[in-house]
Amino acid sequence: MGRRKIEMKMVTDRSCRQVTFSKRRTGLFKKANELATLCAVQIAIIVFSPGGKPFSFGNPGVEPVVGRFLNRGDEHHDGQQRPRLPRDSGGRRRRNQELKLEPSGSATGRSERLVEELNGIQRRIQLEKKRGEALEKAVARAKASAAAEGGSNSLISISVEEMGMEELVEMRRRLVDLREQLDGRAVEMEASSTLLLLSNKSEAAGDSRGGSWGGGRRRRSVAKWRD
Amino acid sequence: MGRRKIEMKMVTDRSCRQVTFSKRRTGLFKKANELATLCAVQIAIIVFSPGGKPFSFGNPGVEPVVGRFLNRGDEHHDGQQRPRLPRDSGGRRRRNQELKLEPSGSATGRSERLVEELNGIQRRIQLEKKRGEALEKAVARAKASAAAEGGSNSLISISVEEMGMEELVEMRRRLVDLREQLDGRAVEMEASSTLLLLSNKSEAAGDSRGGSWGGGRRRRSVAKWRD
DNA sequence: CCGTCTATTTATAACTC
DNA sequence: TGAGTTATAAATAGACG
Repeated sequence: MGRRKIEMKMVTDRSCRQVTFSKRRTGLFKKANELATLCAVQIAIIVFSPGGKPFSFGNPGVEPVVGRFLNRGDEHHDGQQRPRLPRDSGGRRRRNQELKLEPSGSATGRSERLVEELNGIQRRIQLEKKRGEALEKAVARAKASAAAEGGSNSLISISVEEMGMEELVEMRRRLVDLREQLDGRAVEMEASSTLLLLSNKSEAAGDSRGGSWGGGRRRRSVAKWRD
Repeated sequence: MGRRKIEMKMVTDRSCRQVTFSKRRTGLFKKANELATLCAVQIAIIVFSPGGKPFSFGNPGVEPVVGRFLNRGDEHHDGQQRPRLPRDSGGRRRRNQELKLEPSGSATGRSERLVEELNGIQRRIQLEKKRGEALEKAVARAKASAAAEGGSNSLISISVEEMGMEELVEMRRRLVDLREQLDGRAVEMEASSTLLLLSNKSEAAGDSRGGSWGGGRRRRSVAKWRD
C-alpha cells in the first residue's frame, strides 16, 4: 500500500522498523476499532513494540476480553453480547451518535478524512461526558448505599461496590484527563486530530464504542507508552 | 474499500454483520501477522464473534503475550514454552505462531489444547489476583475519599446512569463466575488432561493453526458459520 | 452458505518539510 | 523527530455462481 510493495520479512533497519511499527500499529488498532463498531463485538489487542513497550486496544477493554477468553466455558451463544439489563437496552454499547458534520458533496478526499476524524473526536467527547455524568451519579449511589447499610454489607453488595469503585475511579481519571486536554489545548487538538484518534498518546480514550486505547493497565498516573 | 463507502455504525443486518465480521477478522489477523513479521514483535488478538465465539491470533501465542502484559515486569519467559504438539503431523505452523481460525469451543481432545487450558487457568488465577489487588487499593482510596468529603451531589444525567451500573453489575458477575469456576473446574481440567495425555490419542482435531496465512491466498476455511 | 471476482475505498511506504 | 502528502499496494462491500 505504499509507493512500492514490501517484502514480508523483518525490516532490518531499526529506524524504519520503528516507523513501520508505529504506522501499522495505528492502522491495526483502527481496523480493530472498526470491527468492534461495525460488528459490535468484543476485541482486545496487545502488542509489544520493538522496544518492548506494551500497547493495547480493547473493546470494552483489554482485561474484560482477556478474562472472558481465559475463562472459556462461561460463554454461550446468546447471539449478542452480555446480559442485558432491564432498561436501556443496548446499554453502553450503543453507538448512534452520528453528529454528521460532513459537508455534502464536493469535499476533497482529504477534508473528508479530517471531518471524519473530527466527528470521531466529538463522539468521544460526548461519550466521556456521559461517562462522567454516570460516574458522579453512581458514586453518589454507592455512598448512599454504603451509608444506609451502616457499613455492614453483604458479601455480594461489597463486591459490587468495590468493582464499582474501581471502575468509577478509572473512568473519572479518564474523564479528567480528557477534559484537561480539551480545556487546555483545544486548538492544538483540532490541528492534530489524527493523533488523538489514531494513536495511544492520549490515555483519555476508552469510549464504549471504540474501546480503550493505551498500553496502560488501569491505574492512575499511567505513563504514555512511547517508542 | 469496497464497492462503496461504509458507515461506521453497527451493521444492522445479522447476516451482513456476520459476513463483515469474518472478512474483517481475516484481514485484521493478516495485518497482525504482517506486523509481527515485519517488526518482529509479540502480539495477541482476541476477538469474540457476534455469536460469542472466541477467535484469536498470537505471536508467539496468545497466552505468552497476555501473560507478559498482565505481569508487566516479573515475567519475561514463561520458562515454559508454548505447549508443544505431540506430533505436528500435517499442519505446519509458521514459526511459532498461533493462529486460531476456529472457535475454541469446537475441536477437542487434544493434549495441546488441554495444556493451553491449564495455562489458561493459571492466567486466570493471576488475573484474578491482579484484580483483587486493584480492588483493594481502589476501595481504600474510595473510602478515604468518601470519608473526607461526606457529601454527594450532581444529578446531572439520569438516563446514562444505567451505563455505569450495567458495567458494574457485569463486572461483578464475571468475577463471581470466575471464582466459582476456578475451584470447580481446575480438577476437571487436570483429570481430562491426564486422561488424554495418557491415551495420547489426540490428532485429527480441526485445529487450524498452521494454515498458510501470511500471503497465502487460500486458507482452510474452518470458521463455522453458525455463530 | 461459501469461494471468487471486481470496483472502490483504505492503508501506507517513501517523501517532504 | 514528527507531522503531513502522494503514489501505490491492499483490503473489502457487493455481486455471482
